[in-house]
Amino acid sequence: MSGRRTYYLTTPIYYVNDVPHIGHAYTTLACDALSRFKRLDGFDVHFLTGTDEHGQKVEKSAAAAGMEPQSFTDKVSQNFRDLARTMNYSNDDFIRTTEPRHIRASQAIWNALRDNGHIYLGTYSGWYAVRDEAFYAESELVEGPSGKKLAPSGAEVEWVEESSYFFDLSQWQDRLLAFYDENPDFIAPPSRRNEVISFVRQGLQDLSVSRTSFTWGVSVPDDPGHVMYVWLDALTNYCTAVGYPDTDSADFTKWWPADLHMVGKDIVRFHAVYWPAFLMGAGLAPPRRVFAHGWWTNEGQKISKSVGNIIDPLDIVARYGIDQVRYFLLREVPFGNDGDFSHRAIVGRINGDLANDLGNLCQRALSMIGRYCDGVLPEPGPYGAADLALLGAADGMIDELRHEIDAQAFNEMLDTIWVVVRAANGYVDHQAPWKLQKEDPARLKTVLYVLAETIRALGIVLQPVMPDSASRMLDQIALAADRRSFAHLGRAHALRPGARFPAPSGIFPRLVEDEKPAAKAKR
RNA sequence: GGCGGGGUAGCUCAGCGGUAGAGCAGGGGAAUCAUAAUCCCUUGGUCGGGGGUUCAAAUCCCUCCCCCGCUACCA
Repeated sequence: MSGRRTYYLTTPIYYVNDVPHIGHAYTTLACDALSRFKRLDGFDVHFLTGTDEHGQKVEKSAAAAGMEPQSFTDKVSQNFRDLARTMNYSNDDFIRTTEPRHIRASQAIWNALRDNGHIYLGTYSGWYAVRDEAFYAESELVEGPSGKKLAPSGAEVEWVEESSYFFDLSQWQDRLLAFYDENPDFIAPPSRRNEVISFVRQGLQDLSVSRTSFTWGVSVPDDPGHVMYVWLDALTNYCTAVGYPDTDSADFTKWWPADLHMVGKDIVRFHAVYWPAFLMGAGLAPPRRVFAHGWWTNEGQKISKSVGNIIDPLDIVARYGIDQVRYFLLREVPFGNDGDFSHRAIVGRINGDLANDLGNLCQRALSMIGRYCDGVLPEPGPYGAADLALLGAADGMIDELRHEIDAQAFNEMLDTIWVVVRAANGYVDHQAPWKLQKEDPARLKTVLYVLAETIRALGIVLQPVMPDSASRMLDQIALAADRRSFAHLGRAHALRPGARFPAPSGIFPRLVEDEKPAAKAKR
């Protein structure tokens, strides 16, 4: 309401042991588009991503590579920073859980939880699979070929008994349920919310939050034989990055609680159950919202390491183009649902939506301004119904887009924009500027001006999803860099007639497949 | 098993009490400014099956069938 509006959003921190894949790219992309949207809409945004670098698996991988864990993570976390550059992410910070600021914050949150009586020392025992970094129930185990017990994943398990600190999660059931009840938008989409609530209703067990079986982690304060359990450490990054434990600091008071934690559907529980409990236990406010998106399949097949069909974001960006990939991922599937990445589908989007609809719209309109007006934006005459309808649609998109972005409905957002793209193409056909050029030069000017204005609106609202391409669109109508925010949408900031446009060039090329022999022969 | 989500045009999905919709794909036409792009018209569905409530149901209730998710400490 008053003063600046802020928006703090986060991706999960990615486990450095992983090679970046489309899932990582997707989560961060969604945050990036959201961040760019909010910035353009006048918000002060803090967009955080980073890497999770602790745990037994990292410790072992480092040892296997003959490296110290720290230098190992220095190396592999670079993969994720490279991904951020390739995907054109605009994150404001990149946090690593091995940074001193994070060690400090993690220990502080531990102390807060302990001081508030939520942590106690006990014993944890169970079947543990090192490879999975997970405990399994007896009932889940299967007999391996050599008589060894195996986890459902096939990993070998061993019986482990260790001293462990526990978080009193069992005490939080009612408070969590009340919290969900009071904050109906806390978990999205609704199907995930239902899952979480039913999970909590089943009753909660205390949570083991420390380990003694490895050392690569944050030491438990006053008991250095223990390291903090990976999730407590990891989740805390969201607070670390905004200044915790300095809760009175300008940063912390400005950004906390986070507006949105974007996560994959596999880790909702940690974010929607444990994390709010940890925070409330430490005397901190829970985040406002957790959105769990779906997963991608590859040409209809489930993606898995063993099948070897992992999609490398770098590959598809090299093949299709960065903005094409960004557009496809956000446009193709209702955000929250699973989606299928197929060559056929992305080519359809690239050629149908981008090249034919949007790219061609720009090209035809701008080349007419070039040809009929010597590249100078003409002065419009009085507007008629068709002009007002198109301008109204272009100027009016933003209200709808705001609702859609706040619901993380990226696909609907793009659909809303495309309604205007199609309307603009229809306007061109109906107005037939090529006829006006001969019959009604005054009217021609108005029509071309209206089209330039429509392109301006489209370019502005497309910046969050396709930053480079949208920027090129706006360059082609000579729009100054400081006139590209959402505040500039509408008649008040309309283009000034007389502006000289550069010669247009295609922004969204068609992706031409190799011609089939039959098609060749036909020609 | 329990809880939840879903089964609507060839495909992907929206609609969730008032005469079946969008995009793509298919068919026909117009136009020629443009990336052979665009625009207009159009084929196509007994809204998973059955029963019920209602003046009226894709939309509410019951039941059955099928698909998916969750059912604890794995990024």
